[in-house]
Amino acid sequence: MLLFWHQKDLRVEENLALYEAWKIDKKILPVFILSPEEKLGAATKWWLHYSLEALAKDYAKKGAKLVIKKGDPVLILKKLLEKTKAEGIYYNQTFEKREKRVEKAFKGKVASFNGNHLVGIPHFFNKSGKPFAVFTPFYQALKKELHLPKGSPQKFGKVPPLRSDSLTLLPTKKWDTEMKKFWKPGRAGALKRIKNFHAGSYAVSREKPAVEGTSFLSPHLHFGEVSPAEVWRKIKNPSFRRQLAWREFGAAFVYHFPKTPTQNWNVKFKRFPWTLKPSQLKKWQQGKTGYPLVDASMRQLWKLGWMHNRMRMVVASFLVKDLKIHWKKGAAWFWDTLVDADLGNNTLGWQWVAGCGPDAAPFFRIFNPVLQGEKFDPEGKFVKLYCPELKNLPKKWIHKPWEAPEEVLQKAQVVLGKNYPQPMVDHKVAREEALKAYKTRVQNLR
DNA sequence: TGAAATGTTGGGGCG
DNA sequence: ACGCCCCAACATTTC
Repeated sequence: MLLFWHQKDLRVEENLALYEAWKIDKKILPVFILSPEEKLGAATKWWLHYSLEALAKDYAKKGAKLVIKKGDPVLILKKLLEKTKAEGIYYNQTFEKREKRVEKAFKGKVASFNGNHLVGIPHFFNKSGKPFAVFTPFYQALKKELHLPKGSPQKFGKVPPLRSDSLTLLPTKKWDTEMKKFWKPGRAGALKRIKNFHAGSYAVSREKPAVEGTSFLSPHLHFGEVSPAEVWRKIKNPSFRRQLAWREFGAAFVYHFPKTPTQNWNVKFKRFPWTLKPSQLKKWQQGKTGYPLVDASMRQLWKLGWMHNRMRMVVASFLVKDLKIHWKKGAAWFWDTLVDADLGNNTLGWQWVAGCGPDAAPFFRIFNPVLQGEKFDPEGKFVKLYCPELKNLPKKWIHKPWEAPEEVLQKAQVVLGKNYPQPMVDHKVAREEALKAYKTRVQNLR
């Protein structure tokens, strides 16, 4: 028999390493280990709970039983090897540190596979042998070296049952009502998302937060309920595939530059005068900035554990540039609240917006939350969904209630500063301050 | 995956 | 008819 170590590949089908193991030996003991070194956010914990539940069911259908343990993977795997007399350990690479320890501890008894990525992250370099720093050439190279494994195990052989630990991943406070309605963690939910995805309209509708035009696959991909290879095969839309490749770019980024989750990639940013403004950070987190598009987005995040991609850029730009709060604070909040919180994507995304990442948006690219609203939520539908106190405001003012005439506000029952906040900063002024800070503290630095 | 500031053009009103 | 002004629409540069 063989041990199969699950990490971020919570699927039975289309699981490369599992399929390879199954071809060698039908008797497999699948084990998921929650390692204490892994600092999971509250939302991802919630997801993990249900995803493991779904995985266990999928295994049961094929005659295997998932074992769930918590503790150091090396110790747990060692105990399991001794107990079961298994001949080896199979797993899919995530390229995280703990894997190196496992590899070392069980030399000659482990087999690992690249089942979670479209390219071999550690060895994927540009022509000068360096990690890619620009996305487009990265993408061109990726398309040439695509690794798209295929295949699923059928029935498993019988293995003596083992006890599982309980992980206590669910929240004690009940903040997951909306999340439960919106998401279905596990492979079945992921396949349903793929089925319902409209590839034809993606390029346009993905920009509109009031339209369900994105794939909603991010949490499913993060936990490996589907593999990027099968998603690549099933969804051929070029704009969408490009987005899949950003996930790879993010994975490569944190692999090759492991300090970037907390450090600027571009060292010039070390002198940027980030400010610590806990009360302002809190307003941003709670969706009380006074900019309806920002607030609606932050409330969507709180409600669903997820935020629309373009809105992530809008709220991030607001935090980093309008408020000049360090991107790390934003990344930490996303880490705790997103069901798809992923180290590569999160780190790359925040450094991209802040302007300090590879192939980042230039610092002077500052989103105007009013214009973004008028462009991508022209009817104000998205704003009204998450900021119901503004639901009677005409669309002309929905993204800038502070400019609405008094009688319009009165008629819509909006009292600024009472039931909806005044804008916490003047965007025009905040923008100029941010540009000045960049110019004096970063731009001219050698 | 931006927006503001600045520059250019061309049509219409009007003396 | 002509020159002048205004300004919207579009283009380019700058942040």
